[in-house]
Amino acid sequence: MGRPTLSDADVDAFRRAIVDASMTLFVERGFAGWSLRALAEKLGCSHATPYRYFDDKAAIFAAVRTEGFRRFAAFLRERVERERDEAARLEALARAYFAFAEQQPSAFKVTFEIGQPELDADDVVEAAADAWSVVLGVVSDAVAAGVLEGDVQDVAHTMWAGVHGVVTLHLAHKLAMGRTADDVLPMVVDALVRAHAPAKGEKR
Amino acid sequence: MGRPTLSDADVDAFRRAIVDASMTLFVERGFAGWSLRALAEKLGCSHATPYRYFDDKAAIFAAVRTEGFRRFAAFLRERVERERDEAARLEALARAYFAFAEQQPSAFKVTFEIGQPELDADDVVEAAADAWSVVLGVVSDAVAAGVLEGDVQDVAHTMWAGVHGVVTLHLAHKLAMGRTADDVLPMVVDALVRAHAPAKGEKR
DNA sequence: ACTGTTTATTTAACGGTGTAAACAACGGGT
DNA sequence: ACCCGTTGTTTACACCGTTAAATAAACAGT
Repeated sequence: MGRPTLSDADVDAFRRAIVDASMTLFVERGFAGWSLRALAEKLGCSHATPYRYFDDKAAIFAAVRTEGFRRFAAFLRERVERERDEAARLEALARAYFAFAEQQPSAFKVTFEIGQPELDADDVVEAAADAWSVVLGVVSDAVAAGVLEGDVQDVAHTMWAGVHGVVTLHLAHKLAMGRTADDVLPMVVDALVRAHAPAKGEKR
Repeated sequence: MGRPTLSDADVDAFRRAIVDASMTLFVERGFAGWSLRALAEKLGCSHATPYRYFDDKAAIFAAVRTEGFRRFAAFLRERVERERDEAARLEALARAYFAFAEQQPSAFKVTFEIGQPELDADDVVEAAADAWSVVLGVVSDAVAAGVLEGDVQDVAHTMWAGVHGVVTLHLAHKLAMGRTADDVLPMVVDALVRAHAPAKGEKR
C-alpha cells in the first residue's frame, strides 16, 4: 500500500534526462558552470531532486562520462565505416578522433579528463572498452589485410596513444612552434603506419 | 608619501610562497582541496591577502602552472643529461616523462590539465617552450648523430605526442586489456624510432 | 469519501567556496 | 601632529553540494 515506487523505465528516463541536460550544460557553460542548481533549472525541478536518482554529483559525472564514451565510440564507428580501404580507415579513424575532440570538446574533456574521478564505475570502463574496440577493429582489419604487421594489441595501443597524444596536446594548447594538430596528426599516423608496415616482399 | 610600497623582491617572494604552498596543497588535498582558505591557513594570512598579489584564483593557477612546467623541464633535463648515448637519451626522455607524471601527478595534471584556463598567460607558454626545448634538443642530437632522420621539428612533435599520449591515457586509466604504461611506452618509442630510422646504409 | 501509509519532491538549513567592499593598521611627507 | 596612500584583515554576499525536515502525491482498505 502507498504511493507506488517509480518504475525502472521512469527512473531510467529521468536519469537520461539528467545526463542529457548535463551535456548541454557542459557545452553552454563549461565544466565550472555545471552545478546542480543550473541543472535543476534546466530540468524544471528542484536542485535536490537528482539525489533520488544518483548518489551524488560524482555519480552524475560518471554517468555523463559513460554517455560521452558511447557517443565517442558511435562517432568513430560511423566515420570509419564510410571507408572501405583498410589504410583509409586508419586515416579516417585518426581524423574522426580529432574531429570529435574539436566539435564536441566538452564531451571529449569529460570522457578523458585526467582529474578527479580516480576510481571508475563499471559502466564507464564498459563504454571505454567499446570505444577501444573500434580502434582495435580497424587495426585488426589492417593487419589482416597486410597493411600493418605485428601483434594487434600492441599496434593498436601505439596507434591510439599516438593519436590521443596529438589531440590532448592540441587541446592543452601545447603544440609548439605554431604547429597545429592538422599538421602533426598525419605525420604521427604516417610514422606509426611506417613503423608497423610489413617488411618488403614478406610472406605470411 | 604613505606606507612604503612593497619592493619588487618582496612581492616576488610572497608570490613564490603562494605558488609553493599551492603546490604542496595540491599533493596533500588534490585539486578540489585547493581553496584560498586552505592556502591562507598554510601561509598564515587572511584568505583575501593573495588578492593583493594576484588578480584572482585563475591567475594563481596560471602561476602554479608555469612553475609546474619549469620543474617538469628541469626534471627532464636532469634525467636526459645522465646519458651520453643519443639513443639512450631518447629512451631516458620518455621514461623521465612518465616518471614525472607518476611521481608528481599533481604537478603533471596542473601543467597539462585540459580544462579551465582556455587562454594562457605569457609566462605559461614560455615555461612550456622550455620543456619543449628539452625534447627538441634530444631529437636534434639524435638526428645529428644519425640515429634518427627527417625534419627535426616533425620528428620531435611525433615523439612528444606519442609519449604524451601514453602517459595521459595511463593517468586517465584508459589503457585497455590490462596493458600498463610500462608495457606500452617502450613499444611506442621503439615504433617511432623505427619509423624515423635512416634507411639502411644511407649516406648524408 | 475518507484515512493511513508509503513514496516523490520541495523547502530549509548548514558549512563551504571565490570575490568585492568596508575597515583598521601603519609609516613616511608635510 | 596630522594626513594619506599602501597593506592586510574583517565583513558581507551570492553561490555551491549535501542533508534533514516538511510537504505533496498516489494508492489500498474501509
